[in-house]
Amino acid sequence: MAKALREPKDTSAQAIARLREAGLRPTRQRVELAGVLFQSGDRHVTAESLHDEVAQTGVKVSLATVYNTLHQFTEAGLLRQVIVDAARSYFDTNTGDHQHFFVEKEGLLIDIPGESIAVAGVPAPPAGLSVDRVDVVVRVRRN
Amino acid sequence: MAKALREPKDTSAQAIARLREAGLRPTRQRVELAGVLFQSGDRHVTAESLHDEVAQTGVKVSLATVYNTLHQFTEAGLLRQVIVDAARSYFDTNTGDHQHFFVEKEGLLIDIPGESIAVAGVPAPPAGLSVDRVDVVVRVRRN
DNA sequence: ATAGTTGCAAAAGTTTTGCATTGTA
DNA sequence: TACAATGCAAAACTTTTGCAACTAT
Repeated sequence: MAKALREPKDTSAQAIARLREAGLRPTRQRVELAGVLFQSGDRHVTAESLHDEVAQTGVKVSLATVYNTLHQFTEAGLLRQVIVDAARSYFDTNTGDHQHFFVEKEGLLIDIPGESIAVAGVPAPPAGLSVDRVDVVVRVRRN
Repeated sequence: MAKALREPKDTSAQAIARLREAGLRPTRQRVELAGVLFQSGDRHVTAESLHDEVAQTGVKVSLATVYNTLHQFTEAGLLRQVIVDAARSYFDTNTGDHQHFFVEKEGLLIDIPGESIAVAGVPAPPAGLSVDRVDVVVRVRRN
C-alpha cells in the first residue's frame, strides 16, 4: 500500500493527449510532470520546486530531466518562462496574455489578468529587430 | 610610462563627489568603478563586463568587490538592476523612469525613454502589498 | 530496431561568503 | 586608532552537458 493504487486515469490521459498534441513523446517522466503542472489551475514553478513536488508523489525524475522538460514544454508553448529573479527562472502554466506581480523577498509570483493591463507607446524597435513579446513585472513589497 | 600619468582629475573629483553624496566612502576601487560607469552616457554592465573593463585600465579590483560595489551603488540609487536573463543581472546607470528592449540572443539591452511608454490598468496589488516599481521588458529578436 | 529520452555525475557559470589584510576618516 | 572596505579563495547555487542505459513507437 505504498503507492496510490489508482492514479486518476483522466489526468494521465489528458497529459498524454496534451503531449501528443505538442509533438512530444508521452514518456513516464513527461506525463508525470505534465500531470503535476496542468491538473490544477494556473501555477508558477521553478525547476527545483517541481522536482521536489514530483519527488513527493513517489515518482523519481532527475533534476536534469526536469530542466530539459521545462524547456521543452516552453518551446512547445505549454509553458511560459518568466525571469524576475537573478537567481532562478519561473515557469508559468498560463501561457496566455497576462502579466505579474512579483514579491521579491518571498520569490512569489502573482498573475495579473491580461485584459487589465495595457502598455501603450512602445516605440518601434531599432532597425532589424521585431517585437517578440512584452513583459510587465510589477514589483511589490509588504507594507 | 606604463601608467597614465595624469588621469583626468575631473572624473575622479566627480566620482568622489557622487560617492560622498550617496554616503559611500570614496575608496580607490569605488572611485575607479564610478569613473568607468558614470563618465560616459547611460550604459548597461554586468559584473563581469565591468570587471573586465576596469582590468583593462590597469586597475585591479576583485570580482567580489565589483559585485559588492554594484549592489551598494544600486541600494544608494546610483544604479538600477535589470533582470532579463536567467543567467545574469544587468546594471543600468540610468536610474530614471524608462524601460528596455532586450535582444535575448545577444544579451543586449537598449533603453526606451520613459516618456514614450505608458502602462495603464495596473490593478491594486493584493492586500498588504504596495507597488515598488513597474518594469517593462520588450523582448525583441533579429528579423 | 531505432531514434528519442533519461539519469547520473561532473562541468560550467554566476553570485555570495568568511576572514585576514588594508585603507579611510 | 577604529571601523569600513577589500581581496582571495572557497562555497553555494542554478543550470547545462556528455554519455551510457533505457524506452516509446
